[in-house]
Amino acid sequence: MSDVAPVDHRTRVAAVRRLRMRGRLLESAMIVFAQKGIASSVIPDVIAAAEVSQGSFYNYFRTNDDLFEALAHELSDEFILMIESAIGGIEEAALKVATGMRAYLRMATSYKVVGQFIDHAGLRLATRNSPISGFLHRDLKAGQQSGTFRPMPIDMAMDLIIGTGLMAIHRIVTERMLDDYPECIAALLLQALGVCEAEADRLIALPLPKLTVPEDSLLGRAEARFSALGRKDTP
Amino acid sequence: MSDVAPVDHRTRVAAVRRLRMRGRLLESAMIVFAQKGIASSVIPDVIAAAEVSQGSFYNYFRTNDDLFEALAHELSDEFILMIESAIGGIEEAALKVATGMRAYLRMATSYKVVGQFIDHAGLRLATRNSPISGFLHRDLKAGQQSGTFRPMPIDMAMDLIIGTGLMAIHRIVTERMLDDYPECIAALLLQALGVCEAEADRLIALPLPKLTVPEDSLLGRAEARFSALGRKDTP
Amino acid sequence: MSDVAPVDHRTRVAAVRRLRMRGRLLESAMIVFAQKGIASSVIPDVIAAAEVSQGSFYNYFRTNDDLFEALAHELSDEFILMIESAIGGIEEAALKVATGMRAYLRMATSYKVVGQFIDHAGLRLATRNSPISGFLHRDLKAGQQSGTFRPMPIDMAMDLIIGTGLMAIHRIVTERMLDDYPECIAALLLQALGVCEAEADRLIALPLPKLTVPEDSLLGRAEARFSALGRKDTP
Amino acid sequence: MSDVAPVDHRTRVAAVRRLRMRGRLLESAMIVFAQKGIASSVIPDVIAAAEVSQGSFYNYFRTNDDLFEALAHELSDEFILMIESAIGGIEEAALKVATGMRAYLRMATSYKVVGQFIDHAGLRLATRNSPISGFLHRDLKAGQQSGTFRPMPIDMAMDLIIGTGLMAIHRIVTERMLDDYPECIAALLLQALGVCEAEADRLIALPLPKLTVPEDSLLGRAEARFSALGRKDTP
DNA sequence: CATGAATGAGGGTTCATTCAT
DNA sequence: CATGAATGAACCCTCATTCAT
Repeated sequence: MSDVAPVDHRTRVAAVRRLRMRGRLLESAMIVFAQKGIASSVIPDVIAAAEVSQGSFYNYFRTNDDLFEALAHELSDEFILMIESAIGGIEEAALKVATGMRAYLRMATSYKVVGQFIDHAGLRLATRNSPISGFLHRDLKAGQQSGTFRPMPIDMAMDLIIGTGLMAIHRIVTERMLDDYPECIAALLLQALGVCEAEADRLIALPLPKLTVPEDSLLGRAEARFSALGRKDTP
Repeated sequence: MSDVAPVDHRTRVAAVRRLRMRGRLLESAMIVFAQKGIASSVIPDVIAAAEVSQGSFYNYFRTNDDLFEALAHELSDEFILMIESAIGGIEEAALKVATGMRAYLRMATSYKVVGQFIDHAGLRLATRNSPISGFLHRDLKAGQQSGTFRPMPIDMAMDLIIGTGLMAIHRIVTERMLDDYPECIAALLLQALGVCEAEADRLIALPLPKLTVPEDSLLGRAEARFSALGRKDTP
Repeated sequence: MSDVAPVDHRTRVAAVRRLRMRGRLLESAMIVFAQKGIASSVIPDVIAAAEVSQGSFYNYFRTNDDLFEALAHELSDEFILMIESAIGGIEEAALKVATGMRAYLRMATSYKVVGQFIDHAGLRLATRNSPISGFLHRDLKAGQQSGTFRPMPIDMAMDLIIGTGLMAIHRIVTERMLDDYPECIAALLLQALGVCEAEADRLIALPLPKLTVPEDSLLGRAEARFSALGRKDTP
Repeated sequence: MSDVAPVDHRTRVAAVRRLRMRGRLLESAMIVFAQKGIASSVIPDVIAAAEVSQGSFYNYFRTNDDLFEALAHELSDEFILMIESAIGGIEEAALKVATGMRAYLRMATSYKVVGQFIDHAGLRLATRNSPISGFLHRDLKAGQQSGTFRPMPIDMAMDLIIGTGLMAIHRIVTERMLDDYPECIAALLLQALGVCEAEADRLIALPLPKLTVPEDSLLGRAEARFSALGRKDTP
């Protein structure tokens, strides 16, 4: 209608394209990180996986680290959404922690990209101020105050949980574990926190809310492409 | 004084020199891995640190990974010797595990190279068939059979301990922890294994056998050079 | 109020906008050339300095050289206007040459963009058929015919003057020269042309007509922005 | 004879090879700078001209500028040797300056590489502390003290001479000048310094010592290859 | 005409590896 | 075996240029 309309329109279209491109790159980056690890030179592979020109890549990310940071951030957001949606309604701290850990490990089990990515990223994801740590911290504190968990320094409880969690994902990714491995780990951790065995067994036996990754999320698209790859590799 | 004597002598001298050279390269590799991580290109730095020609390097190691494997193997041997010498005389499984973990974390605290190297290597050191796992496995089993530890799958107990141990080293290296952090972690792990709090507290309060790194060991030489570097950097 | 009026109007407005845009780009180019030299890649900086999109740039100039040529041409025009306005009323050839050189060097002294641009462009500005050479040629010839200047090939006299002039600007830009440096150079050149010392000293002591750069000229706007930049850099 | 002999030998051989390689690169650099100027990306061309791998280049020089500096330094040395050998025996300052300038311009005339290189390098060669400036400074001072040259600030005399010299080389390289152009320029400069016309004409008429570039010098080899190129281009 | 995302050629640099001495 | 010059593949990154909107 007015003179500015086309400008607005152009701006919007451009912004949408930018977001799509960025998403495509992040997707590809996740796949490549999962395959090759976060160490080596990843940019050429990401470019190839995204079927994009070199120049385009540098319109969005500048370095390997920059890419990794962006991806970690984005993933963290999606992860929190998913896990919180699984444990958000739960009142009891112990159940929250157990269910959260089970959800976390189940995700890494069913979504290979996720598992391999976390395995490769390892301690680089274990920054104390990551948002996921925040939730854990909160739940541990609540559990201690209610007397469910034995008193202990919360930071150390977090080291225990996060360390064991990463190790568990490593196992899941590199070996073939039993189906109830996530539940066993969760039970073990509950007991480490002071919950008695019977109660721990009861809490991990409760049904796990279904975790679904939205198909148009970063994670969903990455997993779809990743598992397609696997099928191609071994036809 | 026959003709073969000098040949033997020469051969022996050559073998000694080979070993010394190899040692120098491994030392340097450890320092470089501790500084730069195991990801990046490391060979030029190792060559520089060892003050050796490029060509010589390839007489001993062929790839980055080859170097890392050799180093991990060598270190593992020295580590086992040291930790076993610290806990070899102990009878009781719980005390063995606690003391082993304390020794492990203390090493990473006082020997910066060790800590940083382990932190960077991360899960790559956590292979289930590593010799150090063997000892741990043995002690855990003993503890369970004697009823000291609660029954649980030993593999999972190991995930718990190794995962938490790596996480703890990460904390030690990247943050400044309290002096009794190793003891707290050890106590926490004992409780996770089923030892009651009072007993755990008692076990970790026992004096820790002195851990000394032989000056002419790989670890000893690497640490000496590494700390000398630090002093040069901030004079 | 016919139908064509608005079309004309639109056309005119568009033409004005085109000129303004072109001016903005040339301004920015001058600043960037002054800062970075004419060698390196300049287009991204010009685009940034002009706050214009990449695409727009190519609606006005096609290559680095194209831009430089256009700028040199435009500047040459403004320069001639200014210097001629300073020496236009002068009759005597020696005074014309001396005053022209003084004006030229003074400009490069007070207007940093100009000085730095000329310094960077160097011999690329010294084409024998540049319009400024024309004036110089004319004045030298007149001076020789009137017997003020010693007979000598005019081309060589021009080499002498232009070469020395560029060298002098280089000094002015890269070192901090005395205030009367332009006058000294002018006197030196007069003597080189055959004027006696006393006369040379007299001619360069005469007051220099004020040189003012119109605020809305290419040069004026460039200098304004350039000096503003300098102030921002060292606040 | 002894054990160290082979090591010494190897060292010596390696050093010789290094020097030869460096020479080859500098030669090629000179040719490329002469052809393409010092502005643009030159390293790939130098590599091609030297028929050397990319990696090798970086074993000797790091950046464009590094290469240019090294070349300018090396050339300066050779130049000084040649020009001083031409004017070393001369007592009189005016003759020294005139002969030096003639030699300089003749060199640029007969050796195309030299001329084009200087033309492209332009003011970048005109640093006041270059060794060649030192000689000029010395001769100008001597000439003033002996009363041959009119008193004037020596720095300005140098600006005059160097500026005019660079301009003259620009003419020589870009246009086809008369054979006695170097002499005319020299005479002009002498007069500018205060020498009377008759004396100037006498001084520049004296025979010029023959300037020969040693065949195995940087300059000699570069010129040989450069002129060979020219013959190939226009067969 | 203005915009700015996309492109790909090409320059700059590092590094693992080889090989003559 | 030690040495270190030479190599070329591969990576990192920038820039001129195009083109759909």
